[in-house]
Amino acid sequence: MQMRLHSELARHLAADSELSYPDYVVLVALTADPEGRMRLFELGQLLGWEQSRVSHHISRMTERGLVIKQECPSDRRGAYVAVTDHGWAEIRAAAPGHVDAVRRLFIDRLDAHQLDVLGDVAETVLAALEVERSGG
Amino acid sequence: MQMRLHSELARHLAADSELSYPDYVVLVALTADPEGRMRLFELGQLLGWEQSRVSHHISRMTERGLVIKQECPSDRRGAYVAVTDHGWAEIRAAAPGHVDAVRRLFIDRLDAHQLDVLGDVAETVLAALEVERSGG
DNA sequence: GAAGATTGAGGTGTCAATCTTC
DNA sequence: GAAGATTGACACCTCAATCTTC
Repeated sequence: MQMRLHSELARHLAADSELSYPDYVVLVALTADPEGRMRLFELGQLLGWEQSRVSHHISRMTERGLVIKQECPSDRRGAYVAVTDHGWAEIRAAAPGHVDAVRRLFIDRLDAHQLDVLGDVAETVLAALEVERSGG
Repeated sequence: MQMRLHSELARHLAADSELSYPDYVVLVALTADPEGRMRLFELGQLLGWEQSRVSHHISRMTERGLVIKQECPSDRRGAYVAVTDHGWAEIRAAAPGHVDAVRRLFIDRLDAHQLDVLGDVAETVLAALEVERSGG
């Protein structure tokens, strides 16, 4: 189910914009930030992505003009990623349709109790994964 | 949650065998078949994979000696995929640890009611996806 | 023309190695 | 040495085009 829902949502995104699903979540994270920009490692932590994944993906998005990298004065190792005007335009084009599709295909199909149980399940399993990784 | 669980299960697979997650599901499907082989398009339907994905992946698995392609006498367009001895050895090495991890990280963490709700949710959302795709 | 399968190109994700700065 | 980031190689997935056989 998760796989098919995911493909369908990606299909809608592609129809409304030039964004892939990973592009979309990056732009949502950045545009939600008060400054509209973020360190690369912060973005990675927020999305649960590996360092190199973040780096590769931001490189591709930079080439397409969706985001731009900026130097970080306080830590010369690091860099900021900021949304460009083009990035804003794309996310504004994509967001309504995406939110709509999520409601139509997922949230609106479920009742309050089901959503509640889903939340608990996610919490429980994530906790189990934490234990596993920290050498449980 | 789904993403992190998936990565963790892939990690366990890699530790116990030389199989990726896609390799694993292919071998499970093939070894579950009474004949131990299947037409490519049947495998695709069973796994919900696109044609070219099946073709590409079976090519890679063939190169690594996990499966082998056989001609189909009754339909000269088509081909069978069959598990090799090496494929059997790998799946036997991987399966117990994988089943264990799924229980430890997922099934055993949830109670009967939660599993029940998950089943209903999956059914409901898949039905909504069906409607969407068939032009709802 | 439709169905089963292959191919090539291009985006995506992971791993290991590397580089610079802290 | 550790942290932030990059790179290159390779596996994976999708799309569109193609080929053969039905």
